[in-house]
Amino acid sequence: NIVRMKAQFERWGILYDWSKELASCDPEYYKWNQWLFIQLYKRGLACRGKAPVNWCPTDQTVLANEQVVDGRCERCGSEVVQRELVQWFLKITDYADRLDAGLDKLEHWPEKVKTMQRNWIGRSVGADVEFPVPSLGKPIRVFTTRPDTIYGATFMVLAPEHPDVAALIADHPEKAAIEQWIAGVRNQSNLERQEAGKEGRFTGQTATNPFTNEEIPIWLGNFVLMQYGTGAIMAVPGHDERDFEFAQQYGLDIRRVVDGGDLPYTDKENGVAVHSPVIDGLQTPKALAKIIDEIERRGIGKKMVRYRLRDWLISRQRYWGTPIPMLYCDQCGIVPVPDEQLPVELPVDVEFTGREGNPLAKDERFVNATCPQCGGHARRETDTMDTFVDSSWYFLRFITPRDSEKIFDTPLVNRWLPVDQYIGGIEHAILHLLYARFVTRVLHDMGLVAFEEPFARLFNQGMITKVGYRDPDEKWVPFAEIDFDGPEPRHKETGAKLVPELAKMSKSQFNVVPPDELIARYGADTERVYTLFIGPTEKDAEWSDEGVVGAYRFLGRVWRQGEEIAAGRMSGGASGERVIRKMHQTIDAVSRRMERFEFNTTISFLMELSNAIGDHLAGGGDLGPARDAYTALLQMLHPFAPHITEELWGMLGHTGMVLKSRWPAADPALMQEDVVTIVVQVNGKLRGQIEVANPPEEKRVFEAVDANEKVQQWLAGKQIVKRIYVPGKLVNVVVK
RNA sequence: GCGAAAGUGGCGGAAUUGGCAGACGCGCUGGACUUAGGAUCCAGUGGCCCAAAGCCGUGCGGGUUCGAGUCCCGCCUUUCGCACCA
Repeated sequence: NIVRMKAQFERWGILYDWSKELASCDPEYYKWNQWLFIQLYKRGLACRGKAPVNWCPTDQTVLANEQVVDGRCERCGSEVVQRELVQWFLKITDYADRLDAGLDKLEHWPEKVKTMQRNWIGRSVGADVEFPVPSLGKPIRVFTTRPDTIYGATFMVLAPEHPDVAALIADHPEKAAIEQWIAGVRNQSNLERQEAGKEGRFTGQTATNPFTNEEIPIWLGNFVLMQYGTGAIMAVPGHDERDFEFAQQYGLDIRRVVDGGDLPYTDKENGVAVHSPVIDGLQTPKALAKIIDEIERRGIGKKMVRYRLRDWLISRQRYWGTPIPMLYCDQCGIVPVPDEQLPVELPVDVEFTGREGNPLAKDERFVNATCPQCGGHARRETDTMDTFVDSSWYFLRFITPRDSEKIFDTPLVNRWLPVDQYIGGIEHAILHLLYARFVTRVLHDMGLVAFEEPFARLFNQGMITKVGYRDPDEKWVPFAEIDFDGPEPRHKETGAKLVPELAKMSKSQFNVVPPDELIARYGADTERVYTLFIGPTEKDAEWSDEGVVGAYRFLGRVWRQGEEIAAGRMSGGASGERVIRKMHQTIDAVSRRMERFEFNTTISFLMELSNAIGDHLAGGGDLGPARDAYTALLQMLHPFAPHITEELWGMLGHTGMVLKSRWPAADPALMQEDVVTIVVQVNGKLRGQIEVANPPEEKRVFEAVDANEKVQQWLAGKQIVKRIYVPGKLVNVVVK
């Protein structure tokens, strides 16, 4: 893949400093993934925990989410089960607050990406509160962002997985039925849970609302998640839509205690708003801060900030990837591989059966090791790392990719980084960019980098898409099998109606435009120019085969102009003021737009300059100015069409390379037009144009307006209320 | 459901702070050069109208303004993100 991609880049004329190349699958690189992992482990940021994986019982293997289709194994069709495995996590949650706060300082990142990260981190401020449970002899702790509504907490709901559930239902007469229900909920995926709607069971026990001192029922509910907060909630159906829905379903008390903002809820069955009076007196609503104070004073809870973010599960059981450098010693327990034994190399000769679990785990040579502490027998960890670990710090390695002594060179990294401009697709908005920000902060805390944010500026480019066709089963159909002759595309054999859909180019969707064919037909420069001309860089764009010829014609025209100028046909005709003015205007516009990645309009300005040069030459104009303007054109066009511009550069007799020439500078004085056209409006409608010498003086402009017959016709018999002059642009005469 | 972005010719798209809507390109129409044209060059191309004059025109309905694609209010549609996170 690397060889093929590099060949493609070369054909496109893309310039990289290949001396800095690295490959994250190379032990020379992933040795430092392992070193980094051990550093995290030593700092308590890598730890083991249970997490469910998708498990195919037939193939005996872990599946990625993408390989689970409708709850079944993509390959063999068996039902996929959730299995709990002990796996490695990186404690990104320890950095949740800093990762959230840091977003505010990233002023050159797209708002959209920052919002996505904020939502992902999901910071919520609230309070933990304990509700005494007499039958348990201890309280149950809940998290709420609305402690001010605690007077309206009329029941409590626990996640079915909550650790206190067993004790609560121990004496329940229908214990078995409840346990069966819990097992059913546990086996559901999050999606299935949601589709099932809200469901619950009453435990038969009560808790005490610490503010009303009422006994409130404790329920189990499928909508309460064990992974968030404490896995238990105080339900305030008067102010929370989910609690309301649950309360209605099971006939529980609904009480409103705070005015404003919250509801009204609509009774779904009757379609009427539920009116529940705000209760005052004893249950006086209190401001959030006051309630939290009181909770803390009474010692039943405290202010709490919680995050939606979970720890980063990096274990993979699929062989490929960086081996996690840990040993399990029969005597000493978990022991990291010593630095001098790194890298732990991934064996390349393991047997692949495509089933029965991780091939690494069955490779005895890999698994068996010696404990570095006691010298006894140890087994290697056979999980490998998520590849996002590779990409969480690679940008630091580009400076010294061959260094075998250390992960990177701190002084050099501090000089060159953070990355000035990062470019990538929006698909990395959350995972990659969040992991890289996390790892950079850890390295900062280790004193290895001076900065906390790895990427100063971020730009999300769009994708080139192309239409593909799907049949009624949503399967993509190759173009060769489509009949386009009728009013709508149909499958040649089955006759099925096909639905067009724009998608990222992909072999599986049969909508790829092979770059090699295009390059063979039009050249790499044409493809580059067209790809950037097609639309704004940050937006997705639809590839159009017809559109390519526009770029091809443009470059052809530039080429012929070069030939004509190089041939040196002297004429000494029309002066070149006009083309020189256009040149300076173009340099100015292009220089600004390139900075802002506005390549589509940049190219349109270059096309205009080329057209101006063409007009000048066709009019028998003086060759000198044409040559100057053309030279600037080559320099500005070079980033887009490097191959032909270098060729033309030489053809014109310039020495060296365009690439190394100095970017042209615009002279503001020479950009000025001699005569400016000023638009004349009457009551805001365009009624005429006047030409005035530049710079346009207000007095002259109004004189010209008065002298303009066409405009005067519109003013005849009218009373002029006022005249507005926008310098150099327009006059608006307001009449009655 | 919540949040964000966007809606401009037949198509991709232009339009610094409110100031000539449709730059540039594709396509289309006509012409030139050609044995030929799917090469190249020239001209035209938002709609109504034979044409001119004129009128209309940036998703829909209001508003602010001398002037609105651009600002404000209310809708509609599309795309993307999140989706029981207490």
